[in-house]
Amino acid sequence: MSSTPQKRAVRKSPAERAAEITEAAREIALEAGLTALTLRNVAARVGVASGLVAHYQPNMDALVSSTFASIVAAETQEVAGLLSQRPGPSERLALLVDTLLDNSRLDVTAIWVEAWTLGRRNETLAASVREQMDAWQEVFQGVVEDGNATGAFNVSDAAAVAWQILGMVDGLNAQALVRWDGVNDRGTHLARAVEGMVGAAPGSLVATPSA
Amino acid sequence: MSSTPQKRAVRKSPAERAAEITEAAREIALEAGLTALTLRNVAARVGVASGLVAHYQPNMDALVSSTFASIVAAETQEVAGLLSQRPGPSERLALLVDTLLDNSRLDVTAIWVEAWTLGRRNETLAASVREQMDAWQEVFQGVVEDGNATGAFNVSDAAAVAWQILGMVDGLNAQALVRWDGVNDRGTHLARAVEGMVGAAPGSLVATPSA
DNA sequence: TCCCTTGTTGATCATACGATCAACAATGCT
DNA sequence: AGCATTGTTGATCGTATGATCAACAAGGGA
Repeated sequence: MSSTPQKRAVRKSPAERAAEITEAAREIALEAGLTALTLRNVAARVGVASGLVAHYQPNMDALVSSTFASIVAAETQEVAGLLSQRPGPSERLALLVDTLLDNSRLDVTAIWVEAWTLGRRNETLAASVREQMDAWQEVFQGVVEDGNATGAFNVSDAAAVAWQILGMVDGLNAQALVRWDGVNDRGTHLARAVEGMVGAAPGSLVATPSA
Repeated sequence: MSSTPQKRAVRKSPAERAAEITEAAREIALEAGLTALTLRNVAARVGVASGLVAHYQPNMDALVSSTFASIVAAETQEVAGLLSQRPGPSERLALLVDTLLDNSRLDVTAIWVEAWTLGRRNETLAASVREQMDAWQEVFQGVVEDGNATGAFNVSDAAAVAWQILGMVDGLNAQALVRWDGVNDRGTHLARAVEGMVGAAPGSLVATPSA
């Protein structure tokens, strides 16, 4: 019956241990939120004394901030990767909207929402949040500008419209966090809204089934 | 030099004291967020011992929840009141969108965002959040349905579209909380997006200057 | 005036947090 | 084998939280 006798943790290289800690932090954040990132919580998951976590991090604010950045940046890059496989701006924007509303990333959404609030008392995190929002906005702006060049869209201020679409997506996802029922065809409705904003032909942003 | 000598608080009727406490909670929440609603914090603002606050509340989760509901419901009713003064659905929807994006209610937005996260660990609050979201959705749905009847809009699922607009507004407000710069004409862009969703004539939702 | 009702106090408990650091022990070099 | 390096421990401090409750005192009724 040696459940978790807590022997002494095996000695590891700093790089390896640091990786374990950041990975544990990532898992905890996705499961229970950034608020659950405490010294003792992370230490317990790694199987290590709390002091060791503190040893590898300047302070907890930094770990919260870097964990947020890590999780969110991974998502951005993943979706951006999917985008590049699509032929034109309309298809890309349709995929973007559709993918971000498929509810498969609610854990990440929860972290976004939490970060917006936590950033109020954690300046390091606030900086990360702004940085990651900029990254997302760039993705949207790129697609909008492509559409402008192609003639598929007609937008005078691509940057502003990109911010706008991002905000809408965030809001709808945050909503799904609390109220996931009662709303059907979110993708279709949002597509119609975005069509209105970018001046695309009605129906041109309805997600194509495949290919 | 009697800064705050903390004499004994004057004896008041339960109703009066309870009102003081909820009012203090309201002020604290608007200034520093729901997280700042602690026994000692509220007690200090009222000028009373911490135990008294506890005496008037079953627990802090309840105070947080009722404070959230109070603040948010007041906003809903205020805006709904403005709405009723407008002649038609288009004007009402335009006012709604414009008013909610005027950045004069960022403190309330901050509370919304915080509640979305806090509801994860405060079931009472979570229930309040759902309730207040429903209230907002009803306001939007009413306007959309009016527009459908008038012929100004053309929406098959008014409830879904109402949720959608609400989500967009929330998202854009949350965004303004973190990044208020770089985005111009939010109202105009959103109006265009909403026109697309409700099938209104382009430009029909641009906020009219006055009257 | 006495005294009982009741609003109020504030010390106290249990818990949780971040941070610190002297002591410990595993590892690899000489 | 001996030893210095360094990864690791865990007790400890200061702070903060919600909750509890015996003791206190203000006010009004008798």
